[in-house]
Amino acid sequence: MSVTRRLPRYYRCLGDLADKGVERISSREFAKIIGFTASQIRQDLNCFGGFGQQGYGYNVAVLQREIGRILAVDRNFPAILIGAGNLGLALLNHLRFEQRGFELLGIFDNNPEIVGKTVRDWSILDIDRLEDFCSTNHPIAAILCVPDSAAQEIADRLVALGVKAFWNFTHLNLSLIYDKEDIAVENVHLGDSLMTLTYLVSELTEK
Amino acid sequence: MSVTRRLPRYYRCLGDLADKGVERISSREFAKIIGFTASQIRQDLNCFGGFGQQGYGYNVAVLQREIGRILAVDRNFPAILIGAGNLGLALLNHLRFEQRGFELLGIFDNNPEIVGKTVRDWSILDIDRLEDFCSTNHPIAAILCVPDSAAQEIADRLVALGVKAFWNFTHLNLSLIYDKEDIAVENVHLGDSLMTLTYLVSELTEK
DNA sequence: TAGATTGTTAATCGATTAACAATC
DNA sequence: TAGATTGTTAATCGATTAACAATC
Repeated sequence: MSVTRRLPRYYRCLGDLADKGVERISSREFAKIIGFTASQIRQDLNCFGGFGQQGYGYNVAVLQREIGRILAVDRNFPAILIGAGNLGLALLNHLRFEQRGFELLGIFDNNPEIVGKTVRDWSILDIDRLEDFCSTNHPIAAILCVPDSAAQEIADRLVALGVKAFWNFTHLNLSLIYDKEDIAVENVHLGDSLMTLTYLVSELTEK
Repeated sequence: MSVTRRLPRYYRCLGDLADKGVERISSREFAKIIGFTASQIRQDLNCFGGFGQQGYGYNVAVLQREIGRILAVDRNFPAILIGAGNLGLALLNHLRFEQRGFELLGIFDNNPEIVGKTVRDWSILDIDRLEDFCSTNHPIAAILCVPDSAAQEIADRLVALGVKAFWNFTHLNLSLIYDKEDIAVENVHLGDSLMTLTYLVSELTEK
């Protein structure tokens, strides 16, 4: 696993510590809480700069702020959500995008029954307005919660419209398709994740 | 990344190939499609047995079936879903649990407004009936879609009731907590995933 | 038989851990 | 100053890739 995949976990755990009122933490104590080795924590943090102090450890608030800066969660990258089904709505309700570096500009769907409805602060726009909307608002990221069958077409349209990053919940392997272009892709393959659990369960029961 | 994390992807891609009517595939062709090296594919598959044939390659249907067996997707591990909010419903609607080795026995929630309602084939049960239900039906796996604040209490109750595996969508770090016990945990930290994308986007824009 | 492609071993690479000198 | 703990280098480990003999 690479450092950058561990950064969000550091950030999250530091938030928990701050909530508990912890002010400073050593790599040793942190290791116990987060489940990495102290060595790895120090190694990781040093990739980005010396945030600690010999003999003292790390200041929780400072470290969280620094990691937040590295992750760019203090930014406001314009983003759109495509697909306002259960999954899209679940993401809207469970996550604070604005606390994770994104500003959600709009929600799109092709279902006439829900187009026009309002979710939180956003009204659901017709997918036909995508070109129109994007040429005005220039979102850089898109959250893809569409059915697999529509994924390729929508993704192509979005790339043509200048979208540079995808949070991809479809089965489509976007990272492969846009390999050569400067497109960032974070795939969330829930089915794969579930099958990993299946495998773990079968291992348990075989013992 | 370990072999077992790649197995679901093999399985998925083989399904796609089968759908397209592809009957046989060499590690070289497969590599191009799936985005791993041919060497890795051969190495991976050989961990579990010789599924290929020299000079021919791999039979798509056979290989998929074998990987399916390794992953245990043909099993029917009894499972329950806790939390019928947007996320829980999204999972119910997006995934075929029965095609991934699980049989969903019941759905639980604590919200009186939705308890008793029916989703697909299942009616939503009151969380108070958890002990009752589990001592009769003995689920081995639980899908945790509850708010973070309730996660620890629910997880403890489930472990006490004999649940051995969690598909965990809460912020809680279950794998750490049940480290020593024989509990399988697959965490899906959507927030972490989104932050990984934030980082990628910030890298893009810095260029 | 010749060509193709696996299975498998050996070489390489990168990531993790251990160790310790620097320093607060 | 002494104790603690980082920053950083070196050692270890595991995973990935390359190579090729086996064989269909």
